[in-house]
Amino acid sequence: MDSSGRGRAAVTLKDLAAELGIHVSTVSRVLHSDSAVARGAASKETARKVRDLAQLRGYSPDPQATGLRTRRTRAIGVIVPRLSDIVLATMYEGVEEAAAESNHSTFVMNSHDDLDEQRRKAEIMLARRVDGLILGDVHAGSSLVDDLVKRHVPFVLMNRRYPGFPSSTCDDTGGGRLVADHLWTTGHRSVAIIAGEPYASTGVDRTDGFVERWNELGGDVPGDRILPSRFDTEGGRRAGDELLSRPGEPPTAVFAVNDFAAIGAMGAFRAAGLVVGQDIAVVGFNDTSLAAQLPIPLSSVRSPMLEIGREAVGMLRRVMAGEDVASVRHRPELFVRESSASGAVGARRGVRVG
Amino acid sequence: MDSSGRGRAAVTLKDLAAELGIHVSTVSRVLHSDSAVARGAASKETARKVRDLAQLRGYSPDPQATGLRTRRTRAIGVIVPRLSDIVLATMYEGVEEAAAESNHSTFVMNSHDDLDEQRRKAEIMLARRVDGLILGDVHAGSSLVDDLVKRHVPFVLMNRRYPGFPSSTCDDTGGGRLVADHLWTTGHRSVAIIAGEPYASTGVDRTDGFVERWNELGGDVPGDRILPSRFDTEGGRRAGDELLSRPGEPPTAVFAVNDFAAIGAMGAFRAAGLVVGQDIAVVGFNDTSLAAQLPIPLSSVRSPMLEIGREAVGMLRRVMAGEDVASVRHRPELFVRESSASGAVGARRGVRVG
DNA sequence: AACTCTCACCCAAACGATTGGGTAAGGAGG
DNA sequence: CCTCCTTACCCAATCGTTTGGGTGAGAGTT
Repeated sequence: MDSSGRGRAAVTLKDLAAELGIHVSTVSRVLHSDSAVARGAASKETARKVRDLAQLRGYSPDPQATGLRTRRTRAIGVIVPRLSDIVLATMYEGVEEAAAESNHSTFVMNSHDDLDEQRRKAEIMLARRVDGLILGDVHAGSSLVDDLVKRHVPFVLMNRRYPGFPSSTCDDTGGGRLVADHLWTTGHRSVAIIAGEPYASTGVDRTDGFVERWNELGGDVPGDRILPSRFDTEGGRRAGDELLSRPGEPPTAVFAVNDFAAIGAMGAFRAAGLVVGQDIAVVGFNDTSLAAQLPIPLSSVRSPMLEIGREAVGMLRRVMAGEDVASVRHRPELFVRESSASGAVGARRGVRVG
Repeated sequence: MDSSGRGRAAVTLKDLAAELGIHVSTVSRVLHSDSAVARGAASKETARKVRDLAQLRGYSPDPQATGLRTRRTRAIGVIVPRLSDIVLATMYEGVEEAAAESNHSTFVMNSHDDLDEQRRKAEIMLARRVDGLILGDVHAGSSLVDDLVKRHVPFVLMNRRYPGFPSSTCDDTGGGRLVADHLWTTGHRSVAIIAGEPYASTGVDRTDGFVERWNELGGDVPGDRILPSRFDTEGGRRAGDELLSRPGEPPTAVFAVNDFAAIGAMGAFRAAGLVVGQDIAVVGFNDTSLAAQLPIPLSSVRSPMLEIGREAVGMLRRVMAGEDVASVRHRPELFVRESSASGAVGARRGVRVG
């Protein structure tokens, strides 16, 4: 692993000090040399010897001891709805990367979008004495954030936003608007939205953005064409089935606020004999790696998930440093693919574009 | 959060002791009451008062201090190729659950299946003084495991196995055999395997199991019909394209050792005008939540991912306790869906079943 | 020659919990 | 009355680092 063959126990400052015949505090200060603590710690010569020996013996400071003394762990806690959701997992990859760069470690836990579990997991993290928290699962109206503020716990939000607290998210409203523009210009006038869970700002904002823009363009999205749903394929499937089961013509285009819901909806449509991309357009959100590779490639709004995760860490570091930080909304980008390829639907149903 | 409104600093044993007018060691022993350390620590009456006060003040032991003294962190490190792979993410959910139940916390890191990164991440975990390691990304022939043994680091493998070391995996060979049986009995005789990365036992074992059983049944899988691939949709797509680009008839059935690769392959087949489930059968592996919900539902071998993760924790705990533990291979189960619905291919190409 | 600086270190007290070893008071047994 | 055992505690060292505050030797200043 490293040059040293340390057998059982880790080497300590004391070991190094003893071997060099100097005091442990001197060793400590030398190995801190970057910070101001290193004042007049030691002569150049001694410093070199200390560093060489530390290297040779494979010294690495004991984080328990350091933490005990300094009251900080260099650990940050991350709570997400579920890591098996590729979106959150990808954001977490960004978090891990950025945290590692600033020498922090991360604990992740799944809350399964359950309010009790969120609190429980936060409590566990705090018992672990993390320096700060990144919440990827905040619910609209949750009181957890207020409690954290009262307890002076540094934290930031990720993925979902919550007015009044710093968050690193996608510009979901903007993303919804992109989809509205796309579907409108390709000739659609009858649309539906698979809107996700009402407690998640992601789904709500994407829906609002779409509706807002759609109205600006002169369109209308009837209330019953906005279907709440779970964020997984199952949820999309159900919403898709529900849409088709209604009397009257189904919409010519469907915007699902999440790729997985979109895939589920595609399944429902196909089962009903509709060809996605021809009989009905489908657009998803997040542009997960799957979207482009599906048998019928899925149009999707790409959200910079890795960047959102990285930014969350940067923001948290500033919060921990006592700064005031503003929320960041990352710019989304629409990728049009076969599932909503232009014109097809309009042509079949007689609505031609521009 | 909890009953107490602790403002800034956490309450310590010393605080409790001072408030009750007894010695901190007495408090410590009382709060340990389960273990033998609690000997004749205190009278029933005192013990009750201690526990009540601890509860009231929201005492929670400082893990740094405890760790410093006891030399154990109750933290375990988990290294996976990437959490954005739903398979590993799900296993990690099992790990987190089981770890929480035994009062352990987990650090996860992504190694991106890179040998250097594996070592680096392991090193970071050890610097954090984790009590043990769960490796979900072991490579065939990697020397990392040997080094860990030399350094007396307790660890177990998950997801992938490595002969000679305890692992919690799916019975991948058995899973491959299930697929062979299924495709053979539905009349296929010309098959191909999208085999995954050669350094991962998962892909290798699934392939070997398939070939082994196929041969037993009297079939033959030509070497050039076994295509290595990445484990993602992209990898499956490429392998699918490659298969179709070859001269001669394509196979009537394809076994991809991973659902994502299977989805990629389905994309390739569809792009070439083949209807999956009619012109060509596809079977995946892992039965991720996506498989059943795809527009063309994918046949897949379900591996008990959560259970594999939970088991890994159980095994690690035993390893940490100094026991010898044997590897566990969890039983897989085949779910047949439209992508390889029986008969269709055989009928079209004139090979009837039974 | 008396002084003030640096320099290059050392000292020791924390941080919070654990744990082997006291010990004083009270009761039982002989 | 003396000894021994419980009971119910207390004492103090220890884990590995950090960090405010010495200190003694030599150089430089006046």
